Amino acid sequence: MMGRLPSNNGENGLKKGPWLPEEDRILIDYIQTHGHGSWRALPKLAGLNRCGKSCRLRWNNYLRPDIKRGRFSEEEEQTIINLHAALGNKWSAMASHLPGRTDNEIKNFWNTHLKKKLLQMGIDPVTHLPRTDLNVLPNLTQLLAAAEFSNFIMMNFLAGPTFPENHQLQANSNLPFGFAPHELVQLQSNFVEFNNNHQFQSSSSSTQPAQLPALVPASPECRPITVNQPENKNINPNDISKSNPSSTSTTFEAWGDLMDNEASDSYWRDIIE
DNA sequence: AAGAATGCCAACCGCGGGACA
DNA sequence: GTGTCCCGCGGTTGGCATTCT
Repeated sequence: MMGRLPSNNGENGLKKGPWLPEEDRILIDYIQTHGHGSWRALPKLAGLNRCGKSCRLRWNNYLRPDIKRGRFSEEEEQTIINLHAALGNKWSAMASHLPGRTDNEIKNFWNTHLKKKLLQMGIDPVTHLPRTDLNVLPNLTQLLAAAEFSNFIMMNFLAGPTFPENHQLQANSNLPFGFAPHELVQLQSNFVEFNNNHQFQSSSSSTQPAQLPALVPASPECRPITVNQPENKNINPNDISKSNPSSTSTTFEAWGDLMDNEASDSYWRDIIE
């Protein structure tokens, strides 16, 4: 699986496109002996017909000895989702919290897997909130299935924290949308987080029926507040599930309250800072 | 079996920001 | 204050692999 133009040379006669094993070897040898020093000067010193930028990219994304290749674990997957909720598209910042993973790798994984997965689960990958744009449900069958699924989640959520065990989720059970059991558990947890933050459930001592959250537009231009804007870096994604219910009555006000909450989890606070 | 569509990901491009003269 | 150099980041591209029809 190769990248770009196989034989397209740059305007300075510098080579572009996929790296040859021989070029890799030269770059590795040079950096192991001398360190990379100035990337701009490196190609000349190492005897490579590449620009410094290309060398840096190749080293950082592929040749570095500490790079962990292969599939992302479920734990890594979840970490990426949490980090994305907190940081947005700050791939390099995310990479610094995932040892052995590069920003490019995380970015690709997000764009090719996680984004779709969240969309499929009815979660907006930008806001990390439940989606409301029904354009994603092109037919009535899907709409009904979504409603049914939403109901399924809600009923099980209201059934309490023993939901997974009570329902004996198994790989071969008939689960809505074909979700794997762990995905349903994750979805339930997302609902719990969202609920805790927006008070659309009945309180623990109450028997009142649950209230649905205020709808949040999926398109960024319609959003007054998003969790991944740089100016909103004080949001702690774990706080969403930890914060006490506030007295706010709308989603936007609830977000406003979130902005004011002191980060309580040091790990996420570190990340956000 | 073959062509079309889609998925995947390495690598490139352009921009912004820090350091320095 | 301004210009230049360099680095790093995020977005995008494009070709091979895989799946679908």
